[in-house]
Amino acid sequence: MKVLLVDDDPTLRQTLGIGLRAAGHEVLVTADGRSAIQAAHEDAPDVVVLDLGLPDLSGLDVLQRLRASSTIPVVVLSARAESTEKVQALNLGADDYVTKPFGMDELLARIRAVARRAGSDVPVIRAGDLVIDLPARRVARAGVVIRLTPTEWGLLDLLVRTPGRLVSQQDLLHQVWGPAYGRETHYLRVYVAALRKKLEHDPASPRHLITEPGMGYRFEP
Amino acid sequence: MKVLLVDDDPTLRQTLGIGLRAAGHEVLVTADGRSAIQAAHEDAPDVVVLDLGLPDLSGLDVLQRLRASSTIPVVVLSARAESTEKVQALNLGADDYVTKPFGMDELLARIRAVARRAGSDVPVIRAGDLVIDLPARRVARAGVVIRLTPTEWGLLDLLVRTPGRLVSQQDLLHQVWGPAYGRETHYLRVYVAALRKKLEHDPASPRHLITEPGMGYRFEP
DNA sequence: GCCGATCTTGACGAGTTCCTGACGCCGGGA
DNA sequence: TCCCGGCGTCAGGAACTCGTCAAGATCGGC
Repeated sequence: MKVLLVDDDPTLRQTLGIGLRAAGHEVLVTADGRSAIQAAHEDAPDVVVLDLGLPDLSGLDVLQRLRASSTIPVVVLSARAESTEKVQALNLGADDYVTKPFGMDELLARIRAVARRAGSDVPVIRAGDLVIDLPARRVARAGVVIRLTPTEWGLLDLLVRTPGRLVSQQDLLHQVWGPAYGRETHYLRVYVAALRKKLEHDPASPRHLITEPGMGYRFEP
Repeated sequence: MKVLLVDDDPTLRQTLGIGLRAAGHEVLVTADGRSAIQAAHEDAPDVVVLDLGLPDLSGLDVLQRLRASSTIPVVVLSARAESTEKVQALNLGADDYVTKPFGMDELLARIRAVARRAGSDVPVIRAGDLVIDLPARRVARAGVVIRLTPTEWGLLDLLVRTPGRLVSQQDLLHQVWGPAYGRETHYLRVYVAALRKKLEHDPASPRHLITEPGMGYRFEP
């Protein structure tokens, strides 16, 4: 597994690097946030191990920027056990949070757990000539990337996560628009229409985004 | 899996929510008992995680009301390890009881266990060449998907949930059309006929949707 | 503060679903 | 034999749902 290690402390960098390699991982190392973000994009690691408290950007900043453009699993290291920082980190999308001091065993276990979860999803769905990459938030039809608005994504995401299964109108409204919405089925009609226009060959007779009258919608692979 | 999280502590709500989402669950959150009960009905979660000690209703009350109308698995969280409360909760129908402080891993494991137990109930029913997938809202006969209207679904759903057992006309009317309906047995005749037409080989001599004259109907697998 | 993209809202036609009444069949009892 | 209650069937019209288009409101970036 390819691990990107981001830490400004040379000693720790070395220690962790050795431990990770000993466990059979391929290790990339950077010492600051800027190069970390760059490396995360260019080298496509499987996991990022991120130490908070870097020289140029705060670790939380790095995390935020990472999350803005990718869903690579991130394990955060920190010297503080404070709950606020921990919650902040998890809020920004960290997948796990490890407090120093920690044993190499623990870190390895967390990395394994986090990577397993990320891999076990259903990252890319193929349906006909559609390719839907949920983590990357990309859809392509016949190789051409299609732009979706945030709401369109919310809807498609929800439907695609349970292929072939009906999702009720209420569920869709609650999840995409919020718990206060439950009767505004009009929204669904408008946005399903928009999705069909972008994704279906013949929006008038859809093959993937199927209506179940009176009940909801389903995504058919 | 869809998890309904009921907790009045915002911090805990956030932390648990993140943990649950990280584990791949879809998370619905409510902060009080009233909305919890509502959400449990409207959103049909797979599991409810219920913290005792809510502002408006006691957690045990919520549990009781939930159980009055549904069999959704419930995992109870509590700060107390007292045996009496634990026994009370389990008596009221809680499926598991977790004492604070607990690890995310533990909670996830319990949720999984509880949902597995409940899920082994009636996910997909096979009867002859019929395949009825209740959660996905799909029926197929001899491999061909059959479209049902919402009312037809309501009826079939109810009958199929207790295979081989008689369901009275009143029960059917109450559950599908509402508590105000009880004498309109005509509806049943029309819709049972429609179901037979779609599901039975020979609608005139049904093998699955059986009439019990004067009593009700029965689904025979 | 402006401009473009996105989201909301309204109106209407087409199609489906639901309700309702009428009728026929069957078996049991008078 | 006739009557009667319960069930199955059919068909028409009312009511609802969905898809569509377009115009206004709102949001966000520059």
